[in-house]
Parts: sequence; C-alpha cells; structure tokens
Amino acid sequence: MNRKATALDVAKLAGVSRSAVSLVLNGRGDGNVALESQQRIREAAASLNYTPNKIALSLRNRQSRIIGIVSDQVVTSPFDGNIIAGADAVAREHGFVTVVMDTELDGSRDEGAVETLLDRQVDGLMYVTVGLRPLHVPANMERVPSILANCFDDRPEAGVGAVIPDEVRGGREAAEHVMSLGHRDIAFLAGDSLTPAAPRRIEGYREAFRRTGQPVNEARILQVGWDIDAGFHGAMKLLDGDGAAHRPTAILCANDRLAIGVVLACYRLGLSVPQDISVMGYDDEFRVAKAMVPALSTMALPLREMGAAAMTALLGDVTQHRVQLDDHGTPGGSSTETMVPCRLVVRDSTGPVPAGR
Amino acid sequence: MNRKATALDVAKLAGVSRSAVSLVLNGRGDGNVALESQQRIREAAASLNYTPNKIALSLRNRQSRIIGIVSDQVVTSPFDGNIIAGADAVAREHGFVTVVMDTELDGSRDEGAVETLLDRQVDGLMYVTVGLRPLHVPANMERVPSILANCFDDRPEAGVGAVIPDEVRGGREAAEHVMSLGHRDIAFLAGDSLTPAAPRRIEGYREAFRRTGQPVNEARILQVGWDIDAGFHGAMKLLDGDGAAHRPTAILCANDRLAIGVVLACYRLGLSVPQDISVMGYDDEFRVAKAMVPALSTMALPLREMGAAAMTALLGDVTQHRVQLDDHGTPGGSSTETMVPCRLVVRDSTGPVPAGR
DNA sequence: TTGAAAGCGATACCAC
DNA sequence: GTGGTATCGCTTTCAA
Repeated sequence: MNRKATALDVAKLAGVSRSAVSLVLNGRGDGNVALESQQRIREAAASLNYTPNKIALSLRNRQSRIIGIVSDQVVTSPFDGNIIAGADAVAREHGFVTVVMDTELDGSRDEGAVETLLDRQVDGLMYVTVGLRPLHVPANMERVPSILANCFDDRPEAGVGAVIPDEVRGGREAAEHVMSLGHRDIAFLAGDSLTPAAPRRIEGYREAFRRTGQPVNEARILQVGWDIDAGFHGAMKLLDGDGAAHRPTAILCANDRLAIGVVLACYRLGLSVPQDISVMGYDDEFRVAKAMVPALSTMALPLREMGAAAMTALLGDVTQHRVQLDDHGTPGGSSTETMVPCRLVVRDSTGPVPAGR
Repeated sequence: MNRKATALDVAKLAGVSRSAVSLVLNGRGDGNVALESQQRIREAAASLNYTPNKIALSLRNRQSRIIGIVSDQVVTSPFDGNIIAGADAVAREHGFVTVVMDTELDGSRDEGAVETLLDRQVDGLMYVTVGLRPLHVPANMERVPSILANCFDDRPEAGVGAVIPDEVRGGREAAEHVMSLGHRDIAFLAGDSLTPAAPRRIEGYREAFRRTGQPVNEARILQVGWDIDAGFHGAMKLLDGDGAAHRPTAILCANDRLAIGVVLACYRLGLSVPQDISVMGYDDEFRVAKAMVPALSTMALPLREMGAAAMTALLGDVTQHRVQLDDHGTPGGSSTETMVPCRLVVRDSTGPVPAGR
C-alpha cells in the first residue's frame, strides 16, 4: 500500500540518471544508453514494479488521453449501453480511457458536464443519447474535437459530426421483409414523434409501399408509445372486434417492447403468432428479442458499430488536432453525418401471410 | 479553441504574482492580499475564463479525485446501471469523477482494468457486478481503498467491504405478500444457481413457509433460467395439463422477465392474471414491471441506494486513507458487508386467492 | 554515454 | 501584503 515507485527510484536502484530511465523505457535507449545500463534499468523497473505516473505524463505532454462522454441517460436506461461499450473498446485499443457523465435527461446539466470534463483536460468529447434525437450542442463542446453518437446537431448547418442509424432504411427493410412473406395489410406501431426515430421508421414503412406501387393506409399507422402496455393496447385496437378479414396480417413495431405487448394481446385474443398474425420488433434488444416466445424477428440497431465508428472518427480528429496545434494552423474536424445501416434479424414471429389474405 | 488560460495569464493581466492568484481564487485572499488586488484578480480570472488545470492539481496534491469503477457487464447489460448512476451521483457531489472499465464478463481482463486505473492514480476502486455474486478480488485492488457493489469477496474472511441487497429477506417478503392474499400453493421460478441470487431468494421463500409452520413443497421450486422463454416454459410446466385444482395459485419469479414469460403462458392457456393466478416479478425493472399488462407486483432492488451507499463508504475510506498516509499509520478501510433491504412494490398482477383454493 | 536543467500548471512556504 | 522558489513525476534538450 506504500507509494508507487517513481522513475527516480528506478534510476537510483540502477545507478543511473532519470533521463536514462526515461529513454530506455520509451524504447529510445539504443544508441544513447550503454547496453549494460539498459539491462540494469529494465531489471530495476521490473523489480520495483514501476509504471510511469500517467498524471505527470499528462501534464508534461498536455494530453490526458481521456475522452469525455456525456450521455443523456444511457447509463441508467436499459438501452444503447452498447454504444458506449463500442466506443470504449476502440478508445482502450488506443490507450485512451473514457469518463462518462450522465445527465439523467436533465438538459440543464449538459454545460456543467462538459465544463467538468474540459477542466479535466479531456482530449475529446462524445455526446451519446438514448434513442435518435436532435441535440442542442453544449456551448463549450467545440473547444476540443467532438462527435455525436445517436444524435445530431440541431443547427441547420451541422457543426459537429455525428454517427446515427439509418432509421428510414430500417423501417423500409422491416416492411419489405413482411411484404416478401406475402403480407399486404401491414400495421405500424410506434411511439410519439418526440424522437425522430418514430417518424423516420414510419417514413421507411411508407417508402416500402411506394416502391411497390401500393397505397399507404394511414389508418394502419398508430403512434401509441414505446412500452409494453402501449403495444398491448395498440394491438387490441387493431385486432379486437373486427372480423378476421379486417385485421392486419402483420404488425410492425418500432421497438421490441411494443412487440411484447402485441404478442400479449394476440395471446389474450386467442391468436397465434406467426400463424394468424406476424409481429416484428425493432432494436434486437439483448436477452429480449431472442428470448421472446416466439423469438422476435426484428431490426437490429448497430449500437456497437456506431460507438466504435464514432470513437474512431473522434480519435482521428484528436490526433489531427494535435498536429495542427503544433503547426499553428486552424483545427478542423469532420462535421459529416455518418449513417450506419440496421440489420434485419429473422426469427420466429414472422411467417407467411395466412391463406386467403 | 486556443489554449486555456493559466494562473500565470491571470497574474499578468492583474499585475500580480501567481501566488496571489492562487490565494485569492482559493478563498484565502483576505488578510494576505490587498482588497484592490483581489478585485483585479477576480476580474482577470473571469475575463480569461480561467479554471485551474485539474491535472496539474492532481500532480501537486497527489490526489486525482478519480474513482475507478470496474464492472463485469453493467455497461452493456440492461440491468443494474443504476448502481453506477447512484455511485456517480455521490462521487460528483464530492468533486470526484468516475472512470468505468467494463470487462464484458471476461474475468481475465480484471487485472488489466485495475492496473490501468491504478496507473491513472485513481484514489479508490469499486467493483460492480450484474447480479449478486462472489468475486475473486483482483490482486492489485487492495493497493487503494476499495469496495464491492452487488458482489462480495469470495475469500472466507472478507478483505474488501461490500454492499449487497438482502436477497433472502426479499424472497421471504415476496412470499409473505402473496400469503397475505390467502395463497398457499405458491410456486417459485428462478434461474440457475450460478448466481447466489437464486438460492438466496429461494431460501427466503422457504423461510416464509417455515415461519407460518407450513411445509415447503419442493416440487414447486423450478430453476429454469432468467429469460422470458424460461418463464414461459416453466409456467407451462406448472399450469398446463393438470386440472385447475392441482395448479399453484401464485407464481413468484426471480426477475421481471420470467414474469413476462409466465403471463404470456397464462394468456396462451386462457388464464387471467391475477383473477386465476397471481404473478410476481423481482427487480422492478425500469419501464418493464410498471408497463406490463397487468402491471407487475415485484420486489424492487435498491440499486441506486446500493451504489450511493458503496460510494459514500468508499469516499470515507479515501479520506481516511489520506489522513493515515500523512500519519504514516497503517491504512484501514472497513471490510464490512452491508445489506440493503429490497422494497415490495404492489401493482396489479397479484390478487386474492381464487375462491375454493 | 551520461547527467544536469528546463518546463508542464498549480500550491504553499518563507523570506522580504 | 507580496513575490520568489521548491515540489509533484516525467520527458527532452543540451553540454560535458
């Protein structure tokens, strides 16, 4: 539990100067330090269990090798944690560490979080949200290289780059999947439009109809909410009462939880999934979609990939930034919006359209 | 985007020395610095937007004000994120920041994560797990004040303190809840015994029977898994086939997902919840238990409180530790195991036992 | 080949 | 009341 060894301790033990220790341990020993000394230094370092003090390094190099991540609610919510995991994995590979500050959906804490991180001299910043949404970028964020993951700059000419899922395409491909199984009367259940995820997925759904020249029945689009109960009641509205001939044969849901509600409603009404009705989720939520009965066909969000892509781009900017600081040039940073495609996962909740429909 | 202002910049602008700046900005100006100078210093600091460089501070104070958190899978899993949120909130209140390293269930990465954190000079360490479990404490963890949250030292005489939920009591109180509604034939569905959560909750269930002098029907205890499908198939086994008189009237589940599966099975069999059968979950999972149809009665895990309690204890140790280092005394650290009670949440999935049972 | 010294940014002691 | 100076641990340049 005693104080960690410093380079000076190693130097003393090896009988050389601090400089020599530094050179050798950073691989610049050859040609500068006698081989014999090198050997002694390495042994001393090993026996003292020496590792350089990162704080001193940071001060010296003016680079903390810390990336600050501001999250709106990713830490507490069951969703999207994989964005951070993917980002963190890439950071780790490059010798960076991430510090996450979660504002728990309190937008007024944004500035403070960025401030705290900046005070800690982070080399870059990432903002991650639960669910796609426009972001009012915190004022000070642009003082260091920055990137957004699962959100996008709400200003018309995006200042900060972003990595987001291609929701329109996801919605379209979900619809195309059930269409390929022969379905024509397809309902879409989504949450409110507070997040653009809902309208974009719905837009994709419409696109699928347009592409095949079929009319879109707007009455089949229900924006009910995001949770199990919303799916349940939405499905009841679609399925209960009317005769079988007037029911949709497939229900597309904007997330897996809605799909759970839909399946609950089906069972309650004595309908089989997918024999009587096909149900699709969205997200491929871990240990949910796969574990449902029946296992849910769904559109997987590429969370890990998004996090990794965002961090890769950010670290690129960070490096670039340092070069430019040295050159006294103007720091740039890509402000592009990268779309990552979703992935169709076919399981057991979707099947051929019932005969006669 | 230009370099941040330093104390020297402030001193120059105010026409004083760095020391004066330091004193004034740390509230020790009165009696040391002329009031006029103080004023000028404050103005200069404000106009330059000066905030001290935390890295330099850390080096100087030999205290990083960073707490390292190692997590086995909390970041990616939908569970237990609130432990970290609770811990982080307390840390923030005290001017600390947390760095989370998630090993994604790869135990071989434990040592490395601790090493990385230690290199960063963290002032303390916390290990957080998804689900209660014994932990093989990483070797170097004890080099700084440490604490475990939701896990406990696997060595007989616990070296590292821990904060864990009182699972036995939770299981007992869940059983007592349905007993108070008149139920006698109560089943318990849990996951494997890889985590002590299952056996402990089951132990509580047994305890409830013992306390009322009733025999425990071991055949009613099924260890089937942790996910929706496990709950579904477990419930089918309990409910299908046998006449109504041989069915349990209540099913206690060791988490909310199992309960979802149970309700799915009930609906499939044409049974109503809670009229025909009462179902209870465990965890009070966010946006799941409350959103189920019917809303789930459940036993809430005090995740936030656990995280907060663990961090509070840890920061206490960290402070204590510093004092003792100065005193050249031996660092202590509480190695106690703190049990936090779970909280019964009654919603709509449990009701009076059906007439005649 | 080696070691001495400067500097990264901030604090605190101690002369003046 | 004020400012010079050592210190935290490390890297890097420059002389010897």
